Amino acid sequence: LETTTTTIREVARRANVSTATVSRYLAGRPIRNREAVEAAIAECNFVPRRYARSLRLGRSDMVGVVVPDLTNPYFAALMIGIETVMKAADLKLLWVNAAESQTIEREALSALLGYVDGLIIAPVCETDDLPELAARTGTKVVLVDRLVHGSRHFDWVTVDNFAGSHMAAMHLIRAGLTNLAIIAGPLDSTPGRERLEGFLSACNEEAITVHPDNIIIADFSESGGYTAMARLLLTLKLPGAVFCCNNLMTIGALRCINEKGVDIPGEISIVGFDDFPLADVVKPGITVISRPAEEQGKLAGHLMVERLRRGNTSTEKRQITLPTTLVSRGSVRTCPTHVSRVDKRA
Amino acid sequence: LETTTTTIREVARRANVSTATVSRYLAGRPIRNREAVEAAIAECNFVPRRYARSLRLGRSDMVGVVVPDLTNPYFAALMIGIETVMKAADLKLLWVNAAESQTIEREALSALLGYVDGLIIAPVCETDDLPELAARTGTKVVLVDRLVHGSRHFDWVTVDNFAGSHMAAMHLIRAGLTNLAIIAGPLDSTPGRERLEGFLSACNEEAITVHPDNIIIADFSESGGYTAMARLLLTLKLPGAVFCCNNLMTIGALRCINEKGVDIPGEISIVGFDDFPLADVVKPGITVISRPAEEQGKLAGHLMVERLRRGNTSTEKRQITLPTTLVSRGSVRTCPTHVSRVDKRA
DNA sequence: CTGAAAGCGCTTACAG
DNA sequence: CTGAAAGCGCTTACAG
Repeated sequence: LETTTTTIREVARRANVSTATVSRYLAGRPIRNREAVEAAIAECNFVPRRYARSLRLGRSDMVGVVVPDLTNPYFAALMIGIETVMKAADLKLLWVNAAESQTIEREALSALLGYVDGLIIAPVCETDDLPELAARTGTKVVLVDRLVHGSRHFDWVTVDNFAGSHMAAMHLIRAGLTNLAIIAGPLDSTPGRERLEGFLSACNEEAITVHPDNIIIADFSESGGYTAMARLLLTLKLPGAVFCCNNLMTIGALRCINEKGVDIPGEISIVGFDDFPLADVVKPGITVISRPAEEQGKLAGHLMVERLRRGNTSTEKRQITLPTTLVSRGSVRTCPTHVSRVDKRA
Repeated sequence: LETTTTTIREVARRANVSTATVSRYLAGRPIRNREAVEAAIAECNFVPRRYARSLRLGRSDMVGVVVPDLTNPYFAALMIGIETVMKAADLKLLWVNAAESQTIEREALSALLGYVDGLIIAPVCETDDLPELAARTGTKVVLVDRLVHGSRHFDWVTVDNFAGSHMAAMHLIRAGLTNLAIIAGPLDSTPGRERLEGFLSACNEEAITVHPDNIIIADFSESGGYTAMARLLLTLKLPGAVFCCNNLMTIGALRCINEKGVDIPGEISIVGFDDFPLADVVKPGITVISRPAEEQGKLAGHLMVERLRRGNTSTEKRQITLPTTLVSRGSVRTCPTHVSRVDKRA
């Protein structure tokens, strides 16, 4: 396997044409000596170096994507959506996993900065100033899933975390459950904050008090969900229901509940934010707040393509909020007293 | 937010030094007018364009990774491993999802070719010739998880699929189960082929015949596993046990079994290749053949770093095969007659 | 259609 | 330590 470094010049020499002609061939334009050029390219295994092109054109045709947790199936779906759109626009993707750490995210973003034309970011934290720094260097920025203070200056796609969590709480309350608990995410992140707010807001409207011990702030990780659930199970009065603010924490909570032999929904009901594989296969199936993750990724991709390809330089920002839906399975118990009340109505 | 395109030259002008000095500062070397340069950089939000650097240095410091299915948690773990190593070596990653399609993979790989110094590939199919084409252009290639014909010319990291599947079959046979079935992956992929071979080889050694109807070739997807399981459940004699050749197909099979109300392990036992989240939470827990996915990714990353950074130009290839382990949970029934036989021995 | 030539923004041997 | 200058491999207005 030879590894000679062949350039457009070498191809031109072999095909007896100028470098301009080879370049035109590569760009798909018609040339006279097409066959000779093709043969020369094949002969010396020529592949044009993209960075030379980038330098000439002043753009890299690459977009960076920074997500807080690559292993979360929600982000996997988001990535698929983004990738679909980017591929169609012939933009390359640079992925970075921030691992829910602002330090890692900061390093990653600044490392990416000189490489990409645009950046799709799900910021770990709302106080993050990196999106603004990036924008200031001329890099196009689209926020997805999570926002930052000053988000009004950016294109973004989110879901209605508040409404979704409000809906989750109402679902539990309407089922007649009491002594509600919540395993929340970091409150300095958009979904962490909004989901807690939506949940508490519904409780407040329905005149339901949530005991402070039943509000646990965790970290969106599976182990965080496990630990939080273990704490809830140690409280004097077992909560009647728990709302887990993301899928990984739901899985962690389930593992804990499973190990302690607590019965769902007999002893405790559970609703999770974000669907996950097997949510319908575990017994009972887990009721979740679902959202169109892949669609969300596609929209974020489209916003980026508009800025990069369609030359959308409008200062008017496009900001999209997608709705969530409740997927009812078997993890929420309907209390007898409540059932009868419903029955009488029917 | 200004988006002026500032260059090293503009910085040099502002700081009253030469571009060489600015470049040296950026490379971390000591310069006299450090403060002036820092101020100038901050003033005009300067970020060096990496492609100009790449052109000058003749390398992009980017590595492409092509995996057959980004949404598979196994590949997510693999990616985390690769990313960890690449970050430490200051190499950027370009991810591509081949979606188990050779067409998509081919396009992706050729699109990536001019961008990267190296390529880590889990080829969709063993007849793939893209790794060789890539290598011929001087791009460093490391194969991971899956191989191609001619793999002896490459560095690679795989797991012992044959031994793992052999172990799965032996586990079922030793439990006294009969009428075994297998949901296999595509036979033109390395894990698809090797896992079927390992399974059948164990059956053969133990003089167990697998009925042709009980060998179903699927596609490593969840829906493929579902459909395959549905077919197995329609056979005249329900299989005593089924071996699913990857985690997504196991999940699909579980969903099908669950819907049809068939009891695990009472009516059918199940073993899956590759662990997955919730495998220990579903009831019963699913017995799986597990492998060190993140470790595998790290090793693949290391091989690449050696080629790119340590200038390992040896034609001697490093080829690593990792072992698998059986994680026993509750999805395999031990037949009474067999138990007594074992008991007598003890 | 074609080729000669300039230039994209960096880095680095060179001379001081 | 410093600056002037060459050059990495492409693309494209320019003139023919």
